[in-house]
Amino acid sequence: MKIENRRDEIIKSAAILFKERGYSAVTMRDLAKAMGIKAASLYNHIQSKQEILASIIIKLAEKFTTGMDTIVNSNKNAIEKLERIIELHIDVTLSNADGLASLNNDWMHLEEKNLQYFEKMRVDYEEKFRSIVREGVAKKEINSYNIEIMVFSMLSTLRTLYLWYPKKDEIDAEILKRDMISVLLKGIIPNKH
Amino acid sequence: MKIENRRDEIIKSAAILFKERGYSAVTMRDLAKAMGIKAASLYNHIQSKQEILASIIIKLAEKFTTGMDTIVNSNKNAIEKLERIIELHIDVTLSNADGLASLNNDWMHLEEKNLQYFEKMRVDYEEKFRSIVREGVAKKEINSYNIEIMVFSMLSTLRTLYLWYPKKDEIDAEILKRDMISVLLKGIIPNKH
DNA sequence: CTGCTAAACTAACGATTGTTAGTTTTATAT
DNA sequence: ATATAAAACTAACAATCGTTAGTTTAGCAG
Repeated sequence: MKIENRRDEIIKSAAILFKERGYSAVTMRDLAKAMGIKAASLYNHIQSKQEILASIIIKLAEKFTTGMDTIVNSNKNAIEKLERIIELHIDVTLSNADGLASLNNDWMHLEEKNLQYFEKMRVDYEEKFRSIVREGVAKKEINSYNIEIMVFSMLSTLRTLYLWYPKKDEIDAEILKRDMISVLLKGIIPNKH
Repeated sequence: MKIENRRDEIIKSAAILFKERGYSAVTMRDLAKAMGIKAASLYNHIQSKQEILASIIIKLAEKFTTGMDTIVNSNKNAIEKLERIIELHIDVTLSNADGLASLNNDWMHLEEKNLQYFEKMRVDYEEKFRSIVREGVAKKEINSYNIEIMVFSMLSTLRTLYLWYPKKDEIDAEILKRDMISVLLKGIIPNKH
């Protein structure tokens, strides 16, 4: 399947351009130029511009979904689960920072079917996140601040990791995980007096 | 200047569409339809699509810049300054949630001159934010985690407030401020044993 | 009622969009 | 050396883009 290699190169290249300018502002001629070929040649490998976007976003969304399911089904307390979620986001960000830009900013340009599929995954993901926090509050592992504020505070940071982490490659991945866990979680864990 | 009223309506309408689909995916005909007029009629009030984008973004960026300057020049310690920054973001979000989408996602579509102006404001804003955190660490008001991680963790949450706050209008603005300050800051403030 | 101006309209422009059709080049296996 | 298939090419399409020119309508001042 050598065809898959070239296809992957196109998708990788597209993800970079989509990150810089957004899906709608990137033309097939832009993408072709970045690959060193003509726009028409792209169609030997992909079926449409839309297919490229879907391939980028759906693959990543499924990674988050399966990652979250593993965490939900583990025998951990709420705080440990949140630590695993932080690690999940850092790992996915390190493996595909470019694609995450599309997932965050261009998901609304997915066509009907993939859009519905994506939106369901996103809603489910957020609800599982919310449930973990609720469970933690119920068991007094977590302060009883407004649930939405806690969830979206953490989620906002994790979702935009891709924006700034690549710039700061002096930060080791393990330090990132450790400090991120402290910064994101200590604010919601009850103080010991 | 009645012309300004209609112009403001167009910009307000554009901000909503830009938030939903992004600058590049919104056509002048889309915007006109939302206003109940024809595309050509828009040009009686604005000079170009680009001007609309610049008007949305620059105005907000300047609000953040002047807000930050006031905080920097105040006689407060680092934690109090961070609290003021959180309030600044919440206030701006409440007053113009739609425009913040453009500021966050479509700034790269600004033309040369406004792009440079915006980027300078953004870099300066981040540097002032960073300085406050650094000052707090030096005076032991703040834990010495990695500075970048603390800054961007807070900034990511504050910058994406516009995405979810409008959906949760059951949250009172004062509760939002209080809980947001707790969630964002307790994680970086040293524990008392 | 008349004249003026703001703000809408119709029609069209040149450029660019995603994509298709048909052809040529390149590389590999026999 | 020849056949085959992958992957590039040229050329062009119909649709849509931001914008302009010129015209008509609506509301208000005298």
